[in-house]
Amino acid sequence: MPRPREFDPDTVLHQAMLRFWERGYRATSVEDLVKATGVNPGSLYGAFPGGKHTLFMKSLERYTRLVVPRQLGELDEPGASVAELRGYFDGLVDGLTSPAGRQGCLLVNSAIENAAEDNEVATVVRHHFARLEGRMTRALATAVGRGDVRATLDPACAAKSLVASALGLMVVGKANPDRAVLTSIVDSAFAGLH
Amino acid sequence: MPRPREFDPDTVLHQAMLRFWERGYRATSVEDLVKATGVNPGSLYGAFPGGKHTLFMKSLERYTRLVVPRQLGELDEPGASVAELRGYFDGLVDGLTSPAGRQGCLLVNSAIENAAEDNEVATVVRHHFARLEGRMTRALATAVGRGDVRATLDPACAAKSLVASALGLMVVGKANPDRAVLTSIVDSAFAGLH
DNA sequence: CTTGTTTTTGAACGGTCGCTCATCTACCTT
DNA sequence: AAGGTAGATGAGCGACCGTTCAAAAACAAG
Repeated sequence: MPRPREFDPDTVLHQAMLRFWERGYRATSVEDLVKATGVNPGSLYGAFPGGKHTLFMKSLERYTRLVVPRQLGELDEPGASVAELRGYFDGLVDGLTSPAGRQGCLLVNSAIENAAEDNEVATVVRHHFARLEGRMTRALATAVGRGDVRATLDPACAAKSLVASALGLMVVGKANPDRAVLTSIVDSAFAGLH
Repeated sequence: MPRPREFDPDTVLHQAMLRFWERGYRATSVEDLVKATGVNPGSLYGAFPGGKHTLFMKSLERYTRLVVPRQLGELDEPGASVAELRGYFDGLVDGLTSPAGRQGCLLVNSAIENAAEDNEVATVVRHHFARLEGRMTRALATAVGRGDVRATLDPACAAKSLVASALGLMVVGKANPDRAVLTSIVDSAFAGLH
């Protein structure tokens, strides 16, 4: 009966996510989203009731589902050890220093911009940080078992510290996207593991 | 000859700084500043040519001159060691978990919100991070000399790691202002020093 | 007191914000 | 082919944005 939708909501959402990632929530206007997606305001609000805020929350969700696993890479797999952990950090540095990746991490950006005044955002961000800590803890436990790090290392404790380092890395990267600087931070964070 | 100014520009700037600190640059409107300072737009632009952006840059400067030294506390003094370093981190946790301090750190917030698209901001932020690293390096060198930490510790290396941890701490604090969580992060960051 | 200089005042500017809705259009069903 | 339904369109809503400016006011100098 009805007229079918002419655009793919997933594609539209993806474009919106890229915009929020690059510029932040407040700095991204609905007009920006309209231009980026090629979908008129009316259709946008038809497909995403709740408007800009809904689009943003769905962008966060899409980010955790699509981008985060790619960032985690092999660290997401059960057998991961220090090498995969280091690979994750090196990936962050690559991202922050590449022209296309200066936007940093959408979840870190949102933690700073929105979490204090938007509980929904804070919840998503907390889950992400917990997930990250979980993966790191597992990798470090594997590493201790394999002798890849010193035997006295407490995986849970070191993971907490490394999560903080990763987040700090993305803060520094925003102001100073210099490979040497960022790499030396990663090296320093890993120095304590041996 | 001229009519004297009826308000103290420093007081006005301080109020503006508090607003930017609490809500960020974009989320703070000129009308907010007018209400917070009790100074009309015309007078505000008269005293601070360049308007909102000038007020923001001067707020950053005031923050580094007034708030940062208070945060650093004894860490700013030449004789500081691990105790003072730990004191700095404990102060951060106190701030992030107190109702009045959930705004985090203005410089970290600005790094995320503005540094990528505003080189002036990026420069101020970089200077702050460098200053922080310098103080930490000095304290750790003192600590190594005194035997307060393990003798094999590289002060410069550990300082880089701790700066990242401090910044990460403020990111986590925005989404999760929970004392137990934040303290465990600080404990973990310090575990590597012994 | 008069004059000259600067500040204060707040209305108002053009622009942009997020969002809505009347209208038109295209499709599916019968 | 006709009718019914839902999407597409984009002008335009009221609110707010950062900023300006003409007028009024307050002081210092003469």
